[in-house]
Amino acid sequence: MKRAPSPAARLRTMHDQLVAAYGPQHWWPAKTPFEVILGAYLTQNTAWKAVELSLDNLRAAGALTIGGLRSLPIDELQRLIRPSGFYTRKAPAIKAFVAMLDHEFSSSLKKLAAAPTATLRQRLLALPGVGPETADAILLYALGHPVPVADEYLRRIAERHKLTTQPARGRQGYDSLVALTRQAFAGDHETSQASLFNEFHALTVAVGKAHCGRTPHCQQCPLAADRARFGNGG
DNA sequence: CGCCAGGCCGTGT
DNA sequence: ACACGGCATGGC
Repeated sequence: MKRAPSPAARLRTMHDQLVAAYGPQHWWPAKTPFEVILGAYLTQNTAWKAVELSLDNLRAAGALTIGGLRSLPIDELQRLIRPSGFYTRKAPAIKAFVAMLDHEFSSSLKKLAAAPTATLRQRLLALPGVGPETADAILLYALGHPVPVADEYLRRIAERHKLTTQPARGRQGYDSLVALTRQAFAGDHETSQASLFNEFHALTVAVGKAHCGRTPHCQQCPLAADRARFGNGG
């Protein structure tokens, strides 16, 4: 009899199953780091399709750059990002990020990225409209820091597969998912942690978009085997 | 047509 | 420390 695998070991196996099913994702779907940051704000509780409309508007207005965004009046910014919703909150939040960059990092994303991960994360979390997921998405995808990103899809996967006993929602639940992801990839030394966290988060979104993250008993789901053995019924 | 999307924040308990 | 409602639009 083999001992039951740890949740972290199972999650590492699930990652391989997702890679086999969906292939490399090479995220984030944006061209420049600043565009990644804008997307991170805009996609909060919002379908990516709608975010693309807003990014198209910003591109046409020449506002996908720091300077372009800075010179854009806030009411104009609201109008351009209207397709992705919550614009009365997201527009000031984006403006606050640019102001922080201007005042504290000489308008340089490179200088921002050079700060230590822990202090940088705290600084991002102190910004309006930036919670743990947005902060970590910016850290990983725009600034290249090796931090996992936990999202609603991963939360549901952890719940259905019974990967954690921690409270599912709230800051504690988020942190427990991050810790679990770190454990899952702790033994990987061949590839950079950042690349693995990058790919893993993209794959959780891929499986979510493919329906298997929402439908409780989806047999075509690449993760069906694990769920059959350890998860909720299906 | 109603539901929901790659969250976050303020308020109440 | 959490649950809950509000924020807003577009896709399906």
